[in-house]
Amino acid sequence: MSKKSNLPQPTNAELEILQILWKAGPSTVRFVNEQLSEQQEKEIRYTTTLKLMQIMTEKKLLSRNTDTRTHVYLAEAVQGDTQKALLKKFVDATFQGSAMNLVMQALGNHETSQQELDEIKALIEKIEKG
Amino acid sequence: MSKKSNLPQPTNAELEILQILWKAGPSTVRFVNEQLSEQQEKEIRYTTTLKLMQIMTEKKLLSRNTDTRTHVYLAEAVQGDTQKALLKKFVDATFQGSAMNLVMQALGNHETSQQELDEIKALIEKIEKG
DNA sequence: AATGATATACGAAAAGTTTCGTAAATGCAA
DNA sequence: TTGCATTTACGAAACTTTTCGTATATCATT
Repeated sequence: MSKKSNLPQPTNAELEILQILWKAGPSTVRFVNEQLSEQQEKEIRYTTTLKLMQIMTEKKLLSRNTDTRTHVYLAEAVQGDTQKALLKKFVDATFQGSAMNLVMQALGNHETSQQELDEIKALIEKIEKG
Repeated sequence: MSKKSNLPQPTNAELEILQILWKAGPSTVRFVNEQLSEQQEKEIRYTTTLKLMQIMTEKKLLSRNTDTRTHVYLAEAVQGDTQKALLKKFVDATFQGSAMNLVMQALGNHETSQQELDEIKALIEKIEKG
């Protein structure tokens, strides 16, 4: 059985930082700040990123190694769990809780490749059997 | 060809009001306020709802008929378009733009009935043919 | 017409989120 | 060791969103 994480949901700015850490692994504030600035195509002050990551550490969304002067941050929030929680909230708010409605909308409005469709079909079969 | 609506995206509180209007059709502030209070299981001040709906009218998310003293509000934002826009933003922020990832997550984590699965399969077939 | 209930208008407080500036500490290089 | 660059700490400004209180208008009833 999986333990409940019970972490608070990240805000938008926090989620962006999580995405970077999920992708790159443990990183310094400077690195995260550079990634962010690159993504948004505008400079973000170093201390802005620092402050956010400190807040996130307080919330336990991140942890950090302070052995060296330059702290190294690690995502404590698990990507899958976080996505799942945010998705539920989003579905409730936007599709009145119907994941079905959302899926139809998602499939209908995005370019979906044949391979992706195959994957979905495979998943459906798995669900039908299981 | 469908005209671009170009409406601002609703905030969370605004979205809740839209949901009520989409479902119930043109309504008064009082009605919307009662629905909201019921949903959240706590009283929401009448003027809070009023203020929000006035702001939304200014943003063109709603329009209103002021012929009678009690104004009647109508959702101008179209449900499908709004959901689509919010979904895109959400997918970008949470699933790095991959609707596929989201669909897999949505199907995997929710109870999905056989009928719903059939609908999805039908949709996929339609996409594959079209 | 006076009273009371209910409506709108609207500024501003309250709450939440994001950004920034300054101070103090630390490490490195001359 | 002195000076410079970089880091962390942290309060607070700047914004956004949500909630509320007060003033005023309107309608129905008496």
